[in-house]
Parts: sequence; C-alpha cells; structure tokens
Amino acid sequence: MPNPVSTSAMTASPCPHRQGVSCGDCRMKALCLPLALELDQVERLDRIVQRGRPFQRDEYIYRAGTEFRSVYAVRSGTIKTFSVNDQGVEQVTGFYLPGEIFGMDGIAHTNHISSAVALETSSICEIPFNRLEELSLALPNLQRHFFQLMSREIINDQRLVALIGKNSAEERLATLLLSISTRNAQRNLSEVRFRLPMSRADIGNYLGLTVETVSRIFGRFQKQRLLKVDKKEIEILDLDSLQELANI
Amino acid sequence: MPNPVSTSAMTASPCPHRQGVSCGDCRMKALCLPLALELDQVERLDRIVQRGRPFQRDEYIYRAGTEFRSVYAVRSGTIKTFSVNDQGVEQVTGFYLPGEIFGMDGIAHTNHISSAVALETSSICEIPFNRLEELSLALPNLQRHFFQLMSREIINDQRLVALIGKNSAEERLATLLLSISTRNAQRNLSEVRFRLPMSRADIGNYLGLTVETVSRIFGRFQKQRLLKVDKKEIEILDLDSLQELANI
DNA sequence: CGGGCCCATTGATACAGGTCATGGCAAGGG
DNA sequence: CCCTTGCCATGACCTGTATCAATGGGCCCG
Repeated sequence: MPNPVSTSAMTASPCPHRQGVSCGDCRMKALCLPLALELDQVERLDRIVQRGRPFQRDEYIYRAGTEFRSVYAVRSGTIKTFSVNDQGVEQVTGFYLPGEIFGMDGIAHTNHISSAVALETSSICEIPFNRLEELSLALPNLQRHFFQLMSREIINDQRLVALIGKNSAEERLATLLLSISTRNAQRNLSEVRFRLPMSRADIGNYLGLTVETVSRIFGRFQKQRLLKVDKKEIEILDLDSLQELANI
Repeated sequence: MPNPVSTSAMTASPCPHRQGVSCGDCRMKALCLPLALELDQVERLDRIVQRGRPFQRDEYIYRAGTEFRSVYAVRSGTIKTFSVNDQGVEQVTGFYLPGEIFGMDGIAHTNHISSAVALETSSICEIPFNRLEELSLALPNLQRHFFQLMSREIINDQRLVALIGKNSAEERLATLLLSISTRNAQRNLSEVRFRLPMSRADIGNYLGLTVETVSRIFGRFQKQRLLKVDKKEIEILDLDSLQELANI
C-alpha cells in the first residue's frame, strides 16, 4: 500500500508548485527577500520576477555556455548546480533548497560557466539580472541585500573548502546532513526526518568522496545509531553526536 | 655578496609602496578598477579610497570579530586571508596580489569572520563599504563591477573546491603555481621566475595538504626538471608540462 | 659568537579512502 | 512476467598522503 503523502511535512497548501504567486505571498520570502524591503519595494521587485511552469526532474534551468541572463530563487524542490571541466569531470558546486538563490556565479561573465538541474519537480523564480541591477540602483536595500547574498555565497564556498581540505569523510557527510537539517528547520520542516533529493554520487561529488565511501559512511552511521537510513529517507536519531562529529 | 635587487622585475618607480597615488595613476587600475568607468567617475571613486602607511609583514589588515567597514585593494605586496574555526584550526582562504580585491566575505555580516595579514610589506587601498554602496547607486558601472568582482570570487572558490576535492597533491600544487604565474603575468612580471611570499605551511593549508607533502612535491618537481626551487624563489623550467599536470 | 627558534627537508610507517569487482533491489519496458 | 537498467551496498585490496621523528640551515638576539 503505497502512501501518497510525502514524508516531507508540507503545510496546508495543496500544491507547492502552484503558479501565480507573488513575492509578497510567497512562503519563502523571509528567506530570499530582504527583510528590510518595504511593501511597495517588494512589489517593484515582484514585477520583474518571472515564474514559469515547474521544472521536472533532470530538467536544466540553465546550461554552461549559454547566455547569462538571470539569477534564480527556488520556490519549491531542489536544484543542483555543477560545472564540467575540459576532461569532462563533473563538479557539483551546490544544492539549493526553497528560499535560496542560485546562479550568482554567472554574473562575472556573459555566458554561464556552470549548469543547474532540478533534482525533483521544482518551481523556480527567475530574476532577470539587468532588471535587478536597474532596480538595485533605485532601492539601496535591494543592492545591499544582493551584495550580502553574494558575500554569503563566498563564505559558504570557503567553508566547503575547509570542510573538504581538513575533514574526514565522516565529518564531511555529517556536516552536509546537518546543513540540510538546519536549512529544513528554517523552512519549518522537520530537522530530523527528511528526504535527500540527491543521489549518493552527487553527495560524494560535492564532498570530494567516492560513492562507495558515502555508502559506507551511511552504513557506519546507522550501525552507530546516529541515523536511520532508508534509501533517500533520512532520520537523524542522535543529533548531538552528529553535531559533535561535524564539529559545529 | 647579497644582491639588494629583488628578482621581482619592478618598473622604474623607485618604491612600490609610495603614498599619495590616486586611482587614475595607479599601475594596478586596469586590474582593480572597472575599465568602463569614465575619468570623472574614477575621480569620484578615488575620493573615497583611503591609503594609509604600508603594512609590515605579519601585520593585520583586519581581524575576525572586529567590525566590518571596508573592502580592500592590494596596491603592492601580498595579503593572506584566513579564518579560524572554534577548534582553533586555521584555514587559509586566499592569497591576494597587487590589483586584487579582498575582504568581500565580510559584507554579509556586521563583523569580520575572517582575518587578513600582510605576508610582506604591502600597500593597501581601503574602500569604505558604505561609501562604496552609495557611490554604486550613482554609478551603474561601478555597481556592476562589484557584482562581477564578487561573482569572480565565488567562481574562484568553486574552482578551489574542485581542485581540493578531485585532484592529487601534485595537481594542486602545480595549479597554485600556475595561478600565481598567470597573475604575475597580468601585472607585467615574469611568469616563470617569482618569489612565493607565503610559507610552505600556508601553501599546504590553502591546498588541503600537509607541509611535508608540499615539500616533497617541490622536491619531486625539481627532480623532474619542472621547477628550480631555491627557498621561496621559484623558476618554472617546463611551463607546458606543469600546465599538463594541472590540467589547465 | 653561540644558543635558540623557525622553517624546510627527508625518511619510516600507518591508515583512510580510492579502486575494482560482485551482488541485490526496485522501477520501467517489452 | 521476465529482462534490463540504474542505484546502492559490501568486500578485498592497494596507494597516496598523513603522521611521527630526526636533521639541517638561516636568522635573530643576547
């Protein structure tokens, strides 16, 4: 008897991908919008945001090499960004959850140097960058917000460098799980039960590990009663120990 | 007989750290300034830039925990940025050469989360961030330039993640050497002979390696006739092979 | 001038994680 | 229903890099 209800504890809204929402109504606005923006400023931002039909699993939001036009906000679902070097080796550069902004690495060039795909059905807000620039000239709060968003992205990447450069496989995986856990908590979802939308291969790629190692560590964590793992469904049984492991 | 002349091929200017320069005169303007800025716009930027006395080796430009006020441009010398986690482990996050901007990770917060020290005597331009924000509202080119600078920082960090996560010690060191080489070339310095201003420990820390490994790889590169290494003085003997190693 | 310190190098050894290979399970398609 | 395919798990083995330890050179300072 398959249970049609996802374990992801959604609120009353019938479909998380529904159209026609405005920034003012969006459940994610506290995450992706500058809190400092006044109501009429939100409206002005809202007017430049484009919302298309949801992206299906494996659908590209943008591709490396194509023209950079916009940055994007996740309204629902999960996005993976990655780049491919000239030897064809893929590098996963990030996983983006609802309320988070991606595509800011494209700003430096006229063409994208990385790609973004949906890991599950996902609704995306597209924010044309030249319009965002114009609006930022008029709304100092918005300009500041984007500077801060980009700064945060830099900080995240630096943390990832430290994680990969200095920590063991166990510490890396624990840290990723806790990162997703806290980001879920910010979205008012459970911080101990969630579905990992990405494959083991993606996790390993992101963390600088092989699939086998990721798999073994999941096994080890289960044996140590830190986690309950059922394919992509994760339950954190011992948050404290996991945090200790991740030295957070 | 010690040779007082540094191997770094400086141009005629008697002292690279001299005061009283303006952005318009600065040899590094092509690197750190938006090329698109008009002359009078450069002057307006110039007026907010603060130039103090040079920083000596090991002097801090800013410290983690102190109030974030400015971003900085290197006019001469080399700056190392790093953060320290709660276990006291240092993570080197970057080396900044003349014409490069650092401190952008501070924008996201009111206080710095990383520190910056001079690796050698260095002249620094301080750019108060709130004044930069104001000016950016008036100068669209400047706003764009800073968005692009930050985007480039993100890209660099992502490349570093890939380097550390996917490449061997040899590949990592080769890539760092080539990065410094090309950045020197941009400053019209030799791309095959230069002085590494940072210690082996800093290099290892940055690349996610131990000092011993860095030292061994330097030895290996010498044996393979890729490099001539004399303490911090580096001569690249076989640029092609090094590039092949770094898969660039 | 000598002692101490920092930095770099080099060697011996250990081990975490990579590589290679096998097998299982679930989903989808003919 | 069986066959294929993709994803994950697990075992055996190997190797690159960390770790531990010892040595040497340069430099500062008493």
